[in-house]
Amino acid sequence: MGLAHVNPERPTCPVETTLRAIGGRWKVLILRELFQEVKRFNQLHRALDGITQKMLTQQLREMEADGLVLRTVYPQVPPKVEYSLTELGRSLKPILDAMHDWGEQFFERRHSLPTRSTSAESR
Amino acid sequence: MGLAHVNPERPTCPVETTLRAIGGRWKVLILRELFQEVKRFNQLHRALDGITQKMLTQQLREMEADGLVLRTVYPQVPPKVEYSLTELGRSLKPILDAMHDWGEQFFERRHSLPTRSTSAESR
DNA sequence: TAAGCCAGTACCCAAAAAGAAACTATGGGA
DNA sequence: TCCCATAGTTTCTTTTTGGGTACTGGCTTA
Repeated sequence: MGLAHVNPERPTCPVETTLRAIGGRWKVLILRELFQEVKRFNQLHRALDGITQKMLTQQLREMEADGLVLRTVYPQVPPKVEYSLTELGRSLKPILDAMHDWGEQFFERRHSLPTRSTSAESR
Repeated sequence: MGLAHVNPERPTCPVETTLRAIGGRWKVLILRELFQEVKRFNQLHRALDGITQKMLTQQLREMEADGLVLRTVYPQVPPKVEYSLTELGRSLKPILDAMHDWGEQFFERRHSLPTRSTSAESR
C-alpha cells in the first residue's frame, strides 16, 4: 500500500513525495469532495466541473493504489461504487486546510486593498 | 498584481484559487527553493533537477505576474537576476510546511508499518 | 583575436497528458 | 421491444509539456 504508482526514482525531499501523491489538476479537488462525504462515481463527476470520466477513473485508480482512497463496490444492478478516504487520505487534511485558507485570504486581500503595487521596480 | 495569468472564470472555491496559483509540476518546487534563500536563475536551474530553461523561465514569469515572486535585475555584465519571494509568496509557507510534514510522515509510516492493508475487500 | 560567462529567446519537433465522444454490461420499467 | 441508469472502457484528437539546438550582448580572460 502507499504511493504505488509513484515511480521509485529520487525520493528526494518530502515536498516532492507529497507532490507525487496529490499533484496534478484533479486530485486535490477530488480530496476536497471526499472530505465532505463519501461519494459515488457520478456524484464526483457532477461535482468536478470539467473532468471527463476517463480522467476521473484514472485519478481515482491512482489514489486508490496510493492508499488515499477506498473504493467499495456494491454488487447491484445499476452498479453502485462508493469512494471514501482512507486514514492516509484523511491525513492530508492540513494541506487542504492550508490551501483553503490561503485562497480565502487572497480573495479578501484582493477586495480590500486598492491594488497597490509593492515592488519598486523590476524587469 | 495578483494571479494575473489566472483566467477569470469561476473563482469557485478557495482551494481552486490556490491550485491555480501554485498548481502544476514546478511551482511548489520553485517556492521550496526560494524559501531557502534568494536565488539566481542558474542556481534555480541547477537545483530543480530536470527542469528546462524554457519551463523555468515560463513558471517564474507566471509567478511574477501573480505577485508571488520578485525578479530583480542587476545591470551588470555577466547579467545577474535574482529571484525572491514577495510577501504574498511568503504567505504560502503554511502550505509548503503542510506538504513537507505529510511527505515526511508518509515516509516514516512506510518504514514502520508492516504494510498491512486496511480495506476488507473492494474492486 | 577568440572563447567564456549569464540569463535568457526563438524555433521546431517529439512525447505525454488531457479531453471528447462513442461504446459496453446488466437488469428493471414503460 | 426499447429505453433508462450506473460505472466505467475504448478510440481518437487536441493541448500541454518537454527537449534540442542555435542565438544574443557586452565585458573578461586567455
